[in-house]
Amino acid sequence: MNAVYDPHKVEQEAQRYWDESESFRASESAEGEKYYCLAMFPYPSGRLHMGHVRCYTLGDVINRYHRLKGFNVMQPMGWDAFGLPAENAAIKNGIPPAVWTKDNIAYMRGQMQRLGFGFDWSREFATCDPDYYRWEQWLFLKLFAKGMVYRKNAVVNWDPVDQTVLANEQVVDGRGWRSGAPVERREMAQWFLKITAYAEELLDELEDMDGWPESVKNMQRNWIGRSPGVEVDFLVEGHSERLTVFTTRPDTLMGATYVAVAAEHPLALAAAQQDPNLADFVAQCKQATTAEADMATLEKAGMPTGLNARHPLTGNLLPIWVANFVLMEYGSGAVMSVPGHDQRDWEFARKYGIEIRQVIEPTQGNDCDLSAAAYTERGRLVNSGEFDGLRFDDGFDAIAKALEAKEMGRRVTNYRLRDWGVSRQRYWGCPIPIIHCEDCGVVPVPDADLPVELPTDVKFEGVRSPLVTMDSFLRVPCPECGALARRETDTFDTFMESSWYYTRFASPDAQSPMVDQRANYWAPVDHYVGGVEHAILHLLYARFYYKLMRDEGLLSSNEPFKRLLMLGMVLQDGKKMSKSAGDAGDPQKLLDKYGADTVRTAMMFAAPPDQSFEWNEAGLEGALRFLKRLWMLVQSHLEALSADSIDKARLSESAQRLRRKTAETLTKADDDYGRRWQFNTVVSAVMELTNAISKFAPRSANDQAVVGEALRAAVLVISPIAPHIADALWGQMGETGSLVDQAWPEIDESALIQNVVELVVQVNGKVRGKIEVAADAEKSVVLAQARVAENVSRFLQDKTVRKEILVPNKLVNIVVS
RNA sequence: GCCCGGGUGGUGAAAUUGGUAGACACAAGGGACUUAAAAUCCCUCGGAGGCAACUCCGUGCCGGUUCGAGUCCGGCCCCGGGCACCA
Repeated sequence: MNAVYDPHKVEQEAQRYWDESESFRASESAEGEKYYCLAMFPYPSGRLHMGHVRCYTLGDVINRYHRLKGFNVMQPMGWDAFGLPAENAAIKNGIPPAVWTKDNIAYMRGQMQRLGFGFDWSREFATCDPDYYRWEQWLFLKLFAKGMVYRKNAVVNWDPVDQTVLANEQVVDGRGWRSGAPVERREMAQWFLKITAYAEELLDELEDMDGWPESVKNMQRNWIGRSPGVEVDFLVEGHSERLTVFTTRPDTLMGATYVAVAAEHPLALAAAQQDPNLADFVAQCKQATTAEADMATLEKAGMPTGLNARHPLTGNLLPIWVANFVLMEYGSGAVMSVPGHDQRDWEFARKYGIEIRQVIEPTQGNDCDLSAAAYTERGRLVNSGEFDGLRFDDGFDAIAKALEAKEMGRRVTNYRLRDWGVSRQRYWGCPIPIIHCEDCGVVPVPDADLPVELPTDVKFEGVRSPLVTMDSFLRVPCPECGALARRETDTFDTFMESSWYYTRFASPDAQSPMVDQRANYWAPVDHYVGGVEHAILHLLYARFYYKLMRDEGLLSSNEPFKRLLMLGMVLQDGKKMSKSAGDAGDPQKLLDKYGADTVRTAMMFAAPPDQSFEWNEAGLEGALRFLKRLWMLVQSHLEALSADSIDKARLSESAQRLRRKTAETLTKADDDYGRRWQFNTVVSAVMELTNAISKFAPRSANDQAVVGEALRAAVLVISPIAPHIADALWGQMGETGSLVDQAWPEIDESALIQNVVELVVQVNGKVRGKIEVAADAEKSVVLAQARVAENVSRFLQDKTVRKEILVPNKLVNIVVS
């Protein structure tokens, strides 16, 4: 008898057993259907926070549940090790990023082990390992050869004082976080991956992804933003180049009264050379960040260029304006403006006194007052010459045709999605395997020279990447002509590493190529768990990358993640926990005080997975109390557990009730674990079961056997959440074999049968009483009983019954007047 | 600004397909045990009235559909996430 629950002893013993018997080592040849269970790997920021604890506990619950259900489960863990915080730490403390990262990994790995997560550590890697990132370079060069990679100018946040590129996060109120200098938009040559070439597939496949939440699929749909429309060409007076704009509303073309271009647009730059005021305005537009949210909330401003564009159908001249809300990155960096039928154009036109022309009228009684607002609904064309009277679809077609006939436009499908800029002007990332030669231009690093290793013995002087001044890295002979050339110093966006790590886990030691056939055994990931903050970028890039690998012949399926569990955030002072917000929410002292099982149980009990919540420690005492109660309950029934099997024919009524509770708990837990992915209610179901066991007073050997059945169920059901205590209790209950190798029990359906059910009786929708009826009673019998039930009959006096509704096993509603 | 979520007792939440609102816990209050404390156990616990039986009100706000709405529809308010260089 172990009178006192000692979590530290129990947890150490269980972890030692799992470790020694390699309980969580996954093999392709093991029995059972494969189940790849993955929680998003962490950035090694230093210490785990409660957001990590939640994510990995949820992953581990799914892992352990599926093991009980007989699957061959693989749950790996690794490190998303490149990124900005390591550089910031290096700048601040002088610790090289490689050292800082390695230390953090060691510490966080220890914390994960302390939490008892059933990971297959034999597959662990960090993305900063050259063995890992060399394959990223390899694939990049394959894509380069295929034309899936290209180079073009793109704007970045430039800190003019620190002479460096800033991440959006490093821009605070339009100023550099270290220098405090106003940030400028600056163009730079950058590498891009053609994700837009896969836009259609990325969009269409969402239809069939039943295992993903509707909200995430919607976010991705909106992000990709497919819009069918028309490209319209405008001839520019005095220029040979045409100005091309995209519109989803060609039906409003006759209402265009001006054209607007981005401040970075060549026409704007050309015009600015003639006009100092315009040059000032263009310069002013550069005093802004690259963040779309900032652009969207900016006060709309513009200035005429003095140039005019010829309307392709009317031949009228339209003034060309520079506007601060037109983005060079999106489309052609120019838009046609129809103030009558676009709210933003309307506001701009009102501000600058540009003509507002109505060319659409409502088809049914809607208000249309262009002096108050733009009319943006679809309607009937007016003031549009030969197109008058047409509705949206016909107007769209007719104007598209007219443009096509004049070779001044064409139908196109545009996407909001932009190509993926993968260059970063940073040190702590995967080097881009390119060499710049004065004679040969851009030259890929030969396969034999991969990986291009990132030098790790670096000193940060100031805030710029050490690579740009490091001759040993920089100076390299051109692979084509042998002349002295310059190595690319940009590194990859860290989303590159996280876009394929889950395939590498399947064959972490593959020597060539990046994954081997084991990837097609484990992939796709069956259950992917992670924070909702990754709903768009990471998940979209990963889907894209998976298709790139498929088209390279490395993978045979189309989508990387079958089922997706999007976690709500663990908030701290109402905001998401992050590295930059500090290390609050460190679980270490909680682990020391309460043990892993209590922390895990409290976390699971706190809220359903998809809900965000503010973490507080109040729940820990309750979780510990529950585990202690469960422990004591088993201790007090140890003899009962060796009792004979249950004689179903001779059960007392209370024993029958307890058996039903046991069966109900197993049914509910199975549903919550397997279908609903809601684990807080599993905890409460087990709490209810243990409460029922406590209240039950066994009077016979048969009763004892019923208690034994209930206790075994309680321990097994809670085991994915609190695995250590469950393991210990399982052993104490005289069961052979470790709990992690057990099978989920068959449910005794006969225990669930109820002869008598309680129904609620409502009168006009208000609860007035309750009745007990035989489960198989006729409707007429139930209704008759309901009408005469205590407290019900008085609400029926002097009333006429209009309707009687019976919901089987639930309620009766009598409608009277 | 745009896209996606969320809002239920003092607190975390439950209510799975439109069918008993508040399960299960935390906190609080009262009691038992104890020399005392801790631990444990028992009771009360949305608001108002009655101080019982019971009744009325109540799921962010306003309106609608329905025999019946926390759940569905329309409009609003507030909070969180994402917006392409935080990961």
